Amino acid sequence: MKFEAVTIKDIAKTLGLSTSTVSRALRDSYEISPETKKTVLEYAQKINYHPNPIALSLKERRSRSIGVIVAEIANSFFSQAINGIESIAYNNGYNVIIAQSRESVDREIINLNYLTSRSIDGLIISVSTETKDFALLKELHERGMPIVFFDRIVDEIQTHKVTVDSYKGAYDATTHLIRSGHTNIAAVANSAFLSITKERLGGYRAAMNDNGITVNESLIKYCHHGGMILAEVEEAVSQLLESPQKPDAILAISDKLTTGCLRTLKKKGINVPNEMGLVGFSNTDLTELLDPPLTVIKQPAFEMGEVATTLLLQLIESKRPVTDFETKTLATELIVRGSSVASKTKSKILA
Amino acid sequence: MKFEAVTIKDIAKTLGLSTSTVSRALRDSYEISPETKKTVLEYAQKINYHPNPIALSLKERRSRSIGVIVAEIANSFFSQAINGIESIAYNNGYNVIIAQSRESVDREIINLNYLTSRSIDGLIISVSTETKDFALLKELHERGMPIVFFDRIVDEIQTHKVTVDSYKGAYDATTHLIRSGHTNIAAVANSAFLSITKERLGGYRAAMNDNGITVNESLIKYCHHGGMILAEVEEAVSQLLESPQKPDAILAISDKLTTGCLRTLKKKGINVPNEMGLVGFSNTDLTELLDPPLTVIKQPAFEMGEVATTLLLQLIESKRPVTDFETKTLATELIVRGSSVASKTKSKILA
DNA sequence: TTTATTTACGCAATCGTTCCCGATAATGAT
DNA sequence: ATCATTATCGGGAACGATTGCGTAAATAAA
Repeated sequence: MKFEAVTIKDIAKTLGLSTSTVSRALRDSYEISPETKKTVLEYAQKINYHPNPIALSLKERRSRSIGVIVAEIANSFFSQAINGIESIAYNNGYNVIIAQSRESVDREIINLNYLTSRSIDGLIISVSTETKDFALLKELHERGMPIVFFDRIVDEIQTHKVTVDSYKGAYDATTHLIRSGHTNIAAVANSAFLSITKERLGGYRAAMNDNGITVNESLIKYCHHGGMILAEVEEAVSQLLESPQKPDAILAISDKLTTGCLRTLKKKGINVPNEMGLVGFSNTDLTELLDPPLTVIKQPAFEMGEVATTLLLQLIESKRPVTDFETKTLATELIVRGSSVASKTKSKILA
Repeated sequence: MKFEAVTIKDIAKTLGLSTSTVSRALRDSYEISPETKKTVLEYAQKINYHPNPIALSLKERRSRSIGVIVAEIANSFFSQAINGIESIAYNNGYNVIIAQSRESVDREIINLNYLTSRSIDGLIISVSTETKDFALLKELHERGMPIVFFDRIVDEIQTHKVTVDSYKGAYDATTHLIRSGHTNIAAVANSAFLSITKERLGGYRAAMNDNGITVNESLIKYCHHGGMILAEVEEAVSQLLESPQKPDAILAISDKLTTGCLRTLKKKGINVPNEMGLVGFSNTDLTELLDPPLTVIKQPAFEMGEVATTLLLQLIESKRPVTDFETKTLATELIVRGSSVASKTKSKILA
């Protein structure tokens, strides 16, 4: 069963005109008489004519669709970012093809090949936490594919990038934990080669140092799958709990890791925040309903999506090759709730 | 800046062949000599040739893409369903274009027009909670667009449908609330004309009746925007709390409403479950981490997406018009946690 | 040797649209 | 009345790929 659409030929035939004339009439060309235009327009309206986007794509050699690759859409940060992406894309007549890497390099490569073979005009990507080899992306970029990175950025590729001030976000969160009476603070991060991992751990380290606390490297745990596998987070938390320098607080560095840590701590019967403080990057709108309500560093995900798309469309629609790239850095927001402040110190802190 | 792809012409030119020969060689036609095939295949491989999907779409009059309309992707139920949809679609060489209605009819219509003008081969849709006029969908369907409904179904349109046993889900949940000692149970629902609203309220009513409890219609609240606007849920809960027959439990009928009710109750300082029991349909994986852990009716969202897509591809790829439609009904799962059982009755229930 | 049959390829139409050229007729200028 | 100009429209190629049909050369059958 198929959906038969009306074409410019149908209009031409019934109106006794050529397809060229109809095409021109529809595009309001000056070479067509007002009467003809009127006839064509009215008839087109009547039979509900819409230009075939596929034929246009073939002619114009552009698909008017952009590809988006994120870890997973069932993740508040990414779904909010996608909302931002779609809002800008749709308003500009582009559609969005979303693919999920699920934090796997293999799937990322499959998606990359799939999207490019589907002839997208551009790509917005937050690389998977497993990715350390950017050869394919680099090749695509060199062959002229417009790319904008967001969230997880690739330094080696020169193009527009959208990120948050991860350093400051982590710095502020760590500082908050210290001021809340924690001194032995652990960090649970994504894989070490991810841009945001470096920056966030940088902020964490700086905050520790600025407060005269020596960073204990054994309290920094890396989750190679970004928390997609819960066992990985459980393992990291277990190691922390069994450590001779058992921490009194954890800084979790991404959405999935934050809830993963909370889940694990609750499972193990550890009281948060009294036995273990917890602060994490998260965009879930349920954080305040959690037990305990989570102190989070929230990212302007929707806005990041908007900015990334605006930049991508600039790249796509630019006549000449763009050489002047920008890296937009947006601000994070620290939202203090119960998970970071032990009850005994609460009054003191809130005072 | 654009991404120049290599075409069949490039191969033909450098190899001194015609495009037809190259095309046939690539498709392993019997009329091409083994040597020519080898030459062509090797060269195509070398210069990384990929057939232009847009040209193919134009030729075959199919885009190999399907449209999906849901309320919002930042909703666990829908994002899980989309994962199911994508898994099947991608494996069959289709890509997925996702659009969000945000529970608004207007946006739904815009998306519908957008997707059809982008020449999708088929549509998977869960209608918005506001939608009561199905004229556009009906027209599309009559014009031959393959459509599969999931979750929120349209009875008046004859096609494949995928849903859960909402009646039983609500029946079981209500029964559970009654067995947990609640007698005055309210329901917070989507708009009344939605299929799932009818079924779920049907299950709720039946469970009440079967337990000898008369349903108090004033304790059934409808949220026209499906909880997209929190104020709407707050209003509903407020009315319930101020009601002369103030309920001792609430059954929330969809994801957004469930968390909306919890949010409102906590905001008002109502203890859940001791002052007010709460059970709701929800697919969030954070429900067990909430305060209190939520008792939920969980839907097999991923599987629903898979089934819906399988059915849609059948419709799309069927040679002759399909007249034999199925409605697949999957089972829900009741997961009992703390929000439904008051502490005083807990020991009795769990015994 | 002549005719019939394969083998292996090219030509051209097609999908829906745009756009460069022409071409015709009507108008204006001389 | 003749030529130049404008207004209005049609023909046909192009975008990239597929495919029915035609055809040359090579082989097999007579």
